[in-house]
Amino acid sequence: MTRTASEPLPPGAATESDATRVAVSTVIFTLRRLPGSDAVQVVLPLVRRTRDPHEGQWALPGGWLDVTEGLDAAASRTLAETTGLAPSYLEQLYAFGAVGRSPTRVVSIVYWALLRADEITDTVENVQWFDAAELPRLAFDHNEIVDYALWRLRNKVGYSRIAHGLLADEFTLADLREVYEAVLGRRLDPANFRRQVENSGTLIPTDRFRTGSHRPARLYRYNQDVELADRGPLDARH
Amino acid sequence: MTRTASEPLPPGAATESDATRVAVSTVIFTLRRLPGSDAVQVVLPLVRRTRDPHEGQWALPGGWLDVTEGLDAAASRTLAETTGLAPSYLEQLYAFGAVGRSPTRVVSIVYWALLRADEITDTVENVQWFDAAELPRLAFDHNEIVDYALWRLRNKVGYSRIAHGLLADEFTLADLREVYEAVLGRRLDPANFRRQVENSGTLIPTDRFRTGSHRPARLYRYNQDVELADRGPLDARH
DNA sequence: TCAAAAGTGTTAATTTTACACCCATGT
DNA sequence: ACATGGGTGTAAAATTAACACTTTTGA
Repeated sequence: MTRTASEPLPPGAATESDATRVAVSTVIFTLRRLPGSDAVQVVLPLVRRTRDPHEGQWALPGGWLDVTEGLDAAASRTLAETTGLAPSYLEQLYAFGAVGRSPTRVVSIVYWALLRADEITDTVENVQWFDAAELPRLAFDHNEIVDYALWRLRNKVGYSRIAHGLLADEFTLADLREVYEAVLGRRLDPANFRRQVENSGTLIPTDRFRTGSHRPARLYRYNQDVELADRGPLDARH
Repeated sequence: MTRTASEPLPPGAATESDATRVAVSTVIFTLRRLPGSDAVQVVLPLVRRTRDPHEGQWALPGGWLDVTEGLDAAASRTLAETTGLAPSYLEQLYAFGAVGRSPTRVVSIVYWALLRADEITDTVENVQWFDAAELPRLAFDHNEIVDYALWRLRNKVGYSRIAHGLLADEFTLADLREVYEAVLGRRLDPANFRRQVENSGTLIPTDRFRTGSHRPARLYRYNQDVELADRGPLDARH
């Protein structure tokens, strides 16, 4: 495929020969309950690199941007190709473009995603899940990227109903509180949590209950009228 | 300059031939007091395009990413080259990469900047200041980009001390309140505003006063210990 | 001395936080 | 019957919001 340079070159412009390669990567978060314990932790899938640079190290799933697709589409495609996952929540995180972050010049558009409990499927070979709190040394600058994505997640959980992106359709208030506790890393008062979320108008109570342990807990659904969170400039916002 | 492709190509990778061109643009905000009135408005500089596509239309200042510079540096350089301005506050906004946003495939890393009153200098030919609330039809998708930047500014003014990025070193509480009022588009109670900002610990009172109108107003400075705002993943955050 | 902005005081309304206590179910 | 998590009630504490009032200057 040849490219025609029909867009003008401003002063100091680059020429066609030094165009930069654009990669797209995604930090995918989900929750996992530890088998023995009742603790829930934030986990994410990483892909083992099979070539240099950083062969053998773990890296974020991703790939190169294709000329025929938008950035969001590239993120969905590359994470599906490398992990087999299809998260329902996907949002752009940041563009990383320091000169020395890779042996060759690469600008990475990084996304972050949330996987609901029911969206967790078997992943491709070479993919492994890691506790977000205890990551090994990753390839490139991916440790800093994950740290930033975690910071965004913790931040956003405070002012949007993004936590719902980690739960199945129906859930109890304890399920939801557990998500907040895992993400924020601290316990929340069940009574106050209930009132806050009830007053927020984001939940619709069903007439179904989850039974099994002790007193049955009412199941809730999302209120589809309320947006999960602002996902960037593409939303209507006015 | 030739490039060696030493980074491996993941499954579905792009080849060197369809590398995407990367542009960097910046939305620069500052405040302007209307001569006759006491109203303050948010204004931004735009550059008239001298070539196709969109020749004659107004566009955000920007240019092509150079292989030898990081994204932040590219934003500083291109906005200086196209406008002559050097804002003190600069933060990445979003990466735009829809396929049809330009005749040729361009991924734009967009920054937004705040210009302090004392940083406003004479600008280059072809640059004109516009009221952010009444923009003409801009080139490419730049109208949506400015809308998003404005939303970010209004949002961020609520939870960070970013408003200081629009003021000179020393300022009165009325100056600061005026910034908030211009950005948020509504009046604030002077008494409550004073207390909130005093309790936030972000201001240091000087022993100087601004005289001239009525009762002299104390001048304040920034508390340099407190960060203006989180500017992205590059800050220390833990 | 008067208008106007600077700055202080006070109180009501709202939200947050802490925690006591009742309810319903499986074991 | 009882332990446990589900769910309600209540009140102190902190924050926000509204507005009356005093102070200090230039004109």
